[in-house]
Amino acid sequence: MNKLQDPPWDNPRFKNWIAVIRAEKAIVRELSKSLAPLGIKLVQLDILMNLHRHPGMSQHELARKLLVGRSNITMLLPQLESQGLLRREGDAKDKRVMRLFLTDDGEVLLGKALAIYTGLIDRVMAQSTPAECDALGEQMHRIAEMLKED
Amino acid sequence: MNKLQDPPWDNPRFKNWIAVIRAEKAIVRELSKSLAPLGIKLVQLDILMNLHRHPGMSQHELARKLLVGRSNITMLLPQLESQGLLRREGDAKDKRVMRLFLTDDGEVLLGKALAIYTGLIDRVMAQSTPAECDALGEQMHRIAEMLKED
DNA sequence: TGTAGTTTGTTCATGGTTGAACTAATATGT
DNA sequence: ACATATTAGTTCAACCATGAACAAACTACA
Repeated sequence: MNKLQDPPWDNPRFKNWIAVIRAEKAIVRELSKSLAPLGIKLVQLDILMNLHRHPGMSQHELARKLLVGRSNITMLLPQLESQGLLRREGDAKDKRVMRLFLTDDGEVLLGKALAIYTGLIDRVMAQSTPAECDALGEQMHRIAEMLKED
Repeated sequence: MNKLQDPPWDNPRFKNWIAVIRAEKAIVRELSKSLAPLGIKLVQLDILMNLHRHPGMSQHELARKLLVGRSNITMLLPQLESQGLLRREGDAKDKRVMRLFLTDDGEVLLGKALAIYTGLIDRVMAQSTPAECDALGEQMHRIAEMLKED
């Protein structure tokens, strides 16, 4: 019981997973650097992306999508709001919820940021065939589904 | 220039990458929860793993491997040291560097933690064939290589 | 030597993230 | 209707990670 009887470095699944972690970290690092000139961080881009796809999201829904605490959203929004990238409207039916929308400026900035983002992803994925890339996406999707909470 | 002329959600590479992010976040979340009973966090497990494979590593080398700031290592080590999981020895030749080694307790705890880790990875990867899984690892490895800094 | 430059690890101020406690609004059950 | 439970968002204190500034130790080259 004192020894590592089954070293996981010989486990192909484990080794491959470590590669995923490394690649993900590297890309996040690189992307953060490329995004800095636009004055936004990764979380903020995530918010803009989600609001573009789902206008009128509530803060709670947004937090769940981003896998982030509600309080984090509360802290993050004022920055984006004061930059004029999004606006908050109280829901008519339920006075507790705040509905979130991108402004035109927000859409424009999102466009620029996505150009950078997709550029990077295209670059790193270019070494894989489309079929490989899709298989990758499939596997990851299954994993996310499997671990989806409640 | 005001519209998103090429919505990246139609870009397969981009979509697949988003799936990677989601899966990675979900696994890290799940793993952190499973590791809590052992009293260690993910970074700390990372440290133990690296010291097991490379006994005598310096703090600088460790920081580079973990893609983390040197100061972070300085802050992290005392916790692990006071838990008796590792020990630090001044290098004989170069009085600046600290050589790091796992203690026996560290090895034991690492074994338990890795059992949890590999269990989770085996579980989520079980839905993929070994060939798919290896292809995944290959792609990720290429990406990490491509973005490796200096 | 000796002087300038580099490297290792530490300290510290800063900013980011979290979860628990809280308020206000709504839903549920009798 | 009325009490109880749930939910949305906010506040706050605690924890983490980071990078700049620093001291000590080493290197290089004249």
